[in-house]
Amino acid sequence: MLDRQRRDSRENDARLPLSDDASFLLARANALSLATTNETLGPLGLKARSYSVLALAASEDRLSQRDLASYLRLDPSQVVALVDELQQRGLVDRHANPQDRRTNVVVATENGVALVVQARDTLRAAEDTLLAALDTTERNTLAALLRKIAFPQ
Amino acid sequence: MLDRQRRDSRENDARLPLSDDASFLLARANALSLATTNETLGPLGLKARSYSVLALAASEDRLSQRDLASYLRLDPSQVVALVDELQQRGLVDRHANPQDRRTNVVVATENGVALVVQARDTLRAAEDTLLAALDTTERNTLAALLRKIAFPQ
DNA sequence: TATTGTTATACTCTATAACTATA
DNA sequence: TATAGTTATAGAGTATAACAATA
Repeated sequence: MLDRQRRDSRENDARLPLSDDASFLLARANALSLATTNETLGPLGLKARSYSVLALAASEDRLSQRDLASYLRLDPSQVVALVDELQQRGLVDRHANPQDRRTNVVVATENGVALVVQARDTLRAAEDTLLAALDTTERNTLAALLRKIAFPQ
Repeated sequence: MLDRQRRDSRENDARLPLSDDASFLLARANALSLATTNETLGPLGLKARSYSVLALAASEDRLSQRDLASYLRLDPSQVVALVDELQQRGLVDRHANPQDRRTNVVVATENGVALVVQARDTLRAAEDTLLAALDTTERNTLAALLRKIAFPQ
């Protein structure tokens, strides 16, 4: 084991193996991000998952559950449970789609939109903490690079 | 629901809500990364988790299970199970630490080191696919920015 | 008293297959 | 035949608390 002095100086920086590994860095950054996101959303009765669904339901686009699943990289069966819960709380509705009666369009209610707005504001503060070490230019660069990876082609 | 033409053109790009959200982009990029990492490591009998532990055990540093837990952001009890499995396969050993007899130093065996080397090589190819949209400079920039988030201070 | 490793347990998340209704 | 939503279920991952050994 590292003695205390060395451990304290190395545990939180990146000179160990793996630290050049984009996959590892993504995993660790995401773990930190997810933890603070869920903490932030807790008081509103939301988590990262349910917030994402609600945010997409509040968008202009009329997205089906299948659309939500592929965009959020979830199995369609998980989307069922998420939409169920949000619907029971009166935050979203399932609208019929005359063009294809197999599908449900998921749409945020007035209450749902209000909650998303509130959640988005508190998340901005949390994200500001997460990205504290980056200036504005770096934040934009990071988002652009991540977008290329998250949405290939 | 989006009609087919609009959906096909938007599902895989980033013009929907959330797409400016660093937390969401991190989550989606990490999901893609984790999926390909686990696929790549499957034939070697490893996953992202067990590979991480093995890679750290193969490093010069003599890390305790507690060190592994905090570096990988895992609960110490999860590290027990991971080390158990790797030890049963003869890939790592738990060494006694005379300076603090409460701790186990986790060290890769000769076989463990050989497997890590093999895994690292196949992972390089996988990471190359994940980061296909980025040139070398962008890859270095991304790693540097992620490191600042993953290891604050 | 505090910390390391461990065990047990419950909870959440994830992956899979099968079913129905519609296309 | 193929797809959207749904249900059920099993497996993986995560979080928590408690305990013995050691500091």
